[in-house]
Amino acid sequence: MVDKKKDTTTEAKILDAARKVFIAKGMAGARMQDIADEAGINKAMLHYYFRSKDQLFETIFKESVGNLIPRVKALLNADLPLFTKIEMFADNYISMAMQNPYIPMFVMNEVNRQPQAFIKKMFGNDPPDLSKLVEQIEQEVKKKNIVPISPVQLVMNLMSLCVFPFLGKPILSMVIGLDELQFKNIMEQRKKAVPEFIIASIKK
Amino acid sequence: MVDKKKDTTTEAKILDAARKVFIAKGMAGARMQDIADEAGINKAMLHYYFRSKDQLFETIFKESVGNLIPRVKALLNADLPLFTKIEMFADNYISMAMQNPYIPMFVMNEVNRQPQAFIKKMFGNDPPDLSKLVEQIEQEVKKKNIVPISPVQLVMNLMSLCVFPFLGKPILSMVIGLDELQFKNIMEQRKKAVPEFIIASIKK
DNA sequence: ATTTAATTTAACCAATTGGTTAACAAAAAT
DNA sequence: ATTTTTGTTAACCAATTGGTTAAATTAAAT
Repeated sequence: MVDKKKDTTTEAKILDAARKVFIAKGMAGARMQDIADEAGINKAMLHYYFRSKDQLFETIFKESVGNLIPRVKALLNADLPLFTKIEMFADNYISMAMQNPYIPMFVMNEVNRQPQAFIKKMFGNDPPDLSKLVEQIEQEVKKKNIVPISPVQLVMNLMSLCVFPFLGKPILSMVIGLDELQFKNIMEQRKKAVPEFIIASIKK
Repeated sequence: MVDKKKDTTTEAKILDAARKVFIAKGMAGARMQDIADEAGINKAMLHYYFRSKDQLFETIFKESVGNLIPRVKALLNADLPLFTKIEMFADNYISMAMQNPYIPMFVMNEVNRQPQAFIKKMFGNDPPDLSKLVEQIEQEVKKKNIVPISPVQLVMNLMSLCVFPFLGKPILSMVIGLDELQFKNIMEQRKKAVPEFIIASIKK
């Protein structure tokens, strides 16, 4: 253990607390005092380390999405077969979301709140480029490896099948009647089930 | 025209404004003053007609979901072929969401906020019962009309494919690059495309 | 016409919220 | 050792928020 104290730093405590509160309650619902309490420190420290609520929020937000973006971008333009990309996206995304099940809702929510600001914060200068993937899909259609399908619909389907279960978890758990463990198992299955489902639908 | 003035009633103006503001900003983000301004009336009227913010919110919330619930319940237990149910669900849900594209996010969001209270508000005494649909799916599997698939996964897939595009609209519009009209067209296509996609995947 | 009830308003209130400040303590640098 | 910087706190502040009230206006009932 090189540096055991690192994650009990005041700054780290603030970030942990802020992550928890912001993700649970969103930007508008979160209170600076809640975060301070959760971190077990004085509220003034929040402003000492991060100037304002906005800035603290932005830190958490970037952190939440920041991990995923580069991986998605890499995958999009990777030189891999279409089916492999589908399999990898599902596995990657679902694995990530299982570790942080509330991030998808948190992100989706804040993107909805201010779609403008989001683009900048998230992607900075270069937004993800789907053109290569789209072309790849069109190629597969042309080669008659898959049925004719609009690339947009296919991408939408893939994202839907991977992301929605985490957004709708409370509703799904309720309607279908799942406890925490069952949900986890279903999601574990889904890493394989989603690509299989998609491929079964489009493969010729 | 029996009663032309009905929708310019103060109460109606409040409801219209509240719907707009709550759906746009969520419970925590919405301000009573915003709603009053939007309705062009004095803030005190909000409390005169609806005792509190909570109560006004609940009115809007119930109204937002209330329309859908009975239709879903009816469909679940209807005496119709599985494929027909899938087709009808997709068409019904997507049509509804196209008319009120922000409701799905609004509802999902508030369900996440307090899943407990939601059940009561939403379903009252009798929550939706999936058992008939589940049995139906199992039957189709047994009869080898469809490939072996977990009913839970299938239901999750159907909901994902219908609901997610509206939750992720800003992200999708951004990533894929869609304007309002294109999005609308894609969703219109989807009423048929989703059932086709599912059925192609599971039909034997 | 006059009383009564329903609506609407402006002014006000207490509580909460994000944020600041000045004093104080602990480390680091000298 | 002592100055200086960094970290921390309690008290405070102005603005905002949901909510109230008493007076004024309008509509309904008598």
